[in-house]
Amino acid sequence: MFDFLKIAVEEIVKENFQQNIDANSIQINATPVDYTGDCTIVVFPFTKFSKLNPEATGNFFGEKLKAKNANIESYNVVKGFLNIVFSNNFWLNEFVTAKNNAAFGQSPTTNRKVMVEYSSPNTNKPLHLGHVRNILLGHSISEILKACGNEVIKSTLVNDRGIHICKSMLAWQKFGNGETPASSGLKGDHLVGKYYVEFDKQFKIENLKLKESGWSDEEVAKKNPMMMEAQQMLLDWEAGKPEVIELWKMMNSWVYEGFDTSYKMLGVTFDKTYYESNTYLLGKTAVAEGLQQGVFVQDEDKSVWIDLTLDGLDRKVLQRKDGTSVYITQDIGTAQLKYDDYEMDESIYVVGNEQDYHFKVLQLILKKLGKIYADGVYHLSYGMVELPNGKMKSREGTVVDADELMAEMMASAKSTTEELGKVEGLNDEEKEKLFYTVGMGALKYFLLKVDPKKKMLFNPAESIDFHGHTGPFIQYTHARICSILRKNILVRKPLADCVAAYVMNEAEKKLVQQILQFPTKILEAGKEHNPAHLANYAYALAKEFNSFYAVHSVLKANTEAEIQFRLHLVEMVATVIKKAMHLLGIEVPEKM
RNA sequence: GCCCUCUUAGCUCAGUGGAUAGAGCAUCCCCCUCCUAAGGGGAGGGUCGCAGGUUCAACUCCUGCAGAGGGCGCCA
Repeated sequence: MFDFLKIAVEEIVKENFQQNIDANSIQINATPVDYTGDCTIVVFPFTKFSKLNPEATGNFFGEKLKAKNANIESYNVVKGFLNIVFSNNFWLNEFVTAKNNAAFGQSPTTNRKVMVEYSSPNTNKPLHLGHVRNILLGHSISEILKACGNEVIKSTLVNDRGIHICKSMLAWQKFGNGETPASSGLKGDHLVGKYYVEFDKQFKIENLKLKESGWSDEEVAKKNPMMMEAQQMLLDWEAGKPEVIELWKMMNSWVYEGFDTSYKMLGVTFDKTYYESNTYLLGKTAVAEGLQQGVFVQDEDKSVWIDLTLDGLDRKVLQRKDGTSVYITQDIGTAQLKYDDYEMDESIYVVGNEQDYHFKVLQLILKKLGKIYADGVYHLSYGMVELPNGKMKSREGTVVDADELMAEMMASAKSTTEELGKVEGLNDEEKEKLFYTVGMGALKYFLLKVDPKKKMLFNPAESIDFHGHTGPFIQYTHARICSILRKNILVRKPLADCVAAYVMNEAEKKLVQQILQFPTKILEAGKEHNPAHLANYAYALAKEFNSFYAVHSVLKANTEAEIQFRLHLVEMVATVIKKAMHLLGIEVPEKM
């Protein structure tokens, strides 16, 4: 937001020292609280050509800047730091511009198209906490990129085929007794997940029996009848055997119904769904293309490879000797399909960091194939969600189930809200809506406030708090402001009238400054693909407001001018909080 | 063995190469006759893993070391 200062500094350097500097290299920060100033220019780098000491350099630039820009009221220099104070009117004008702009925060269109792929679940088990982090990140970054002026396509790639799917199908066939979501009351994805676990259980029992009957470990691993049945089922599926396809369709439809419920609860949607059952053969085209270009090589056993050792990576197989394609080859094909469908400028994959190497390889291969979209591939890599005793492991039953977690968050929101006596005057529907909003707000904020790149810890015992640096704290701030606006009895004056001769106090000015940072924060979050920047911003703004609120009354301010101005000010705080939280996929209540 | 990532207060996390490294939780103290106390104010708590280097300036960049995690399959 201080770009105009940077340009001014650039001009001063040019006019006085005949040097060209890059305006973007000029460092301007918010002035630390202990010093006087609205922003601070670091002048150390200018001493090179000013031939003056830092202090004198600061004064020189301060004087020149003040002469150039009427909005600068004063300046002071401490060591190599030039602190600038802007006039009251400057801030008021900025505030008016922001508040009158209904789309404040929204950048003009970039004419860029971005696809964000996220969630991308397997259809053999329900969603867990790791998926939740993925989904919230994907949704949030999509909204942020829209706000940055991009056209965004939200997509997901459903892993609906493969041996793991056959395992749950087989177990259901053997032990299910025709159980359906309708007959059991179980959510579809949980029902299918149950049989995936059942397969593993029975498989282990069978292995033990086989060992007891004298089979070697190797024989057991290779020839376990259940595993062989599952493998046969996969072959049958690929061959399109009707009864297998029918079973597959039925069980997948249960899972999708379950996922839809979870997605709805999470408040996320997709514009485009890709199914691996439709894309898994696309790799073959890619292989043919690569061979023709000489980028890939075929070994004597007919397997196809790419040698990336000169790029510091490995030799990688792309097609098995039996002619079937592997994971990465499917991804090459899918990347092409996505591009053919949308011709996007950037293609973001929200995928865990255990696949960092995979995406490095994928992008490199696409480059070697000469794909123009290769540079647009971006792996939004996020860290695992860990429990106090380490990673979540489905086999050890330590996964935190997404549906259960959401239900617990809402129950927790309910009991806390009731304890605080905040439900008075709400009907049942409003109450449920509030518990949902607060519970989900707490969960979402908890997962989005940390840098995606970093692994994070989730402690079920301590659960998620509603105090301090949390979603509900920010939601509460919004509700407080709404309460003020509801209780106001004055006829509101237009903002322009309110600022005409108004002089802000320090607390008001700080709030205005905080508000004005919003657009910059969105761009930063978009550029770095990091919603945490916005989460932390929303918290800083809410905190600033609460400090203000504790000391200054809005409705009982000393003069009507103060009341009128503050009404506009806090209204804007509420608006920005709401917008920022929306970009995180979090709703804010008007009462709580 | 090779490659990648991480290491900041008791715990969980912030911190575009710039001033005395910040929050929340937890602990202790204070603040509801006053717009919602899911709030505000204050106290204590730090060798920014360790050692070098680059720089006017390093938690931030580079190198080495240690610890933790992840990846190196004709699995996905």
